[in-house]
Amino acid sequence: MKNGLNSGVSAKRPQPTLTLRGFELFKTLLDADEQNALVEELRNVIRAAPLFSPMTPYGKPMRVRMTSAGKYGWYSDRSGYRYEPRHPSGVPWPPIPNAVLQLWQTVTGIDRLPDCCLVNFYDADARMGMHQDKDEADFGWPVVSISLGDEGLFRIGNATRGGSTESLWLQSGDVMVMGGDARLTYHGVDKIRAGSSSLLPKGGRINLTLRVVD
DNA sequence: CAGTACCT
DNA sequence: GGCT
Repeated sequence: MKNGLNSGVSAKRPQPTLTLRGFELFKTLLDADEQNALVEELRNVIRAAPLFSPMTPYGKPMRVRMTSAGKYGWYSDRSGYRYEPRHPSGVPWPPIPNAVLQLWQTVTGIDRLPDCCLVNFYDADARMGMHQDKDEADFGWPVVSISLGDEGLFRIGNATRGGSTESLWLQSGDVMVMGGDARLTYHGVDKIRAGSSSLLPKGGRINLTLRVVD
């Protein structure tokens, strides 16, 4: 078998619905039951490691509320962006739910499992400015992003700030893989479409981001 | 004064 | 580009 790829068992990897600037989108990869099951798992994660709004290095808290699961959690404060082995409360991050790890395997076909599942919760007014994912040790590993709940307008830019951008709406159950050239491409979330999904009783959007950290 | 996962 |  080719190094890093699955063989045997359920080795069939889905085909991306569409590829935009190297970002591979798997549209509605999760059906309604799978989405609901994932939300249930996330309730447990959030119970163990409550959502918080990290401070940015320049003194304003992020609008998105977040927590993590896995060996590391993404964290930010005045001294910068980094991964931490513990929630700000001092407890270790809870384990990454199995269904999430299986999804990573399905979509990447990579043997190595992610160290971090960042859980981002967007309320109707939350946005995420354009940024690169560059706090990891090895940019050779892909990043996987899972959308749940309300639709979000995702914007894709370039390897450096500025220049033209392209946007697409991400819907509940969509999965995106950012690998290769797209791994360091600037991206962000401009808008949440309130009321566009009934998955979360109180509305909002959850994005799970899976990363190999070290 | 460089950085910039924020804000307008 | 402010602001830190």
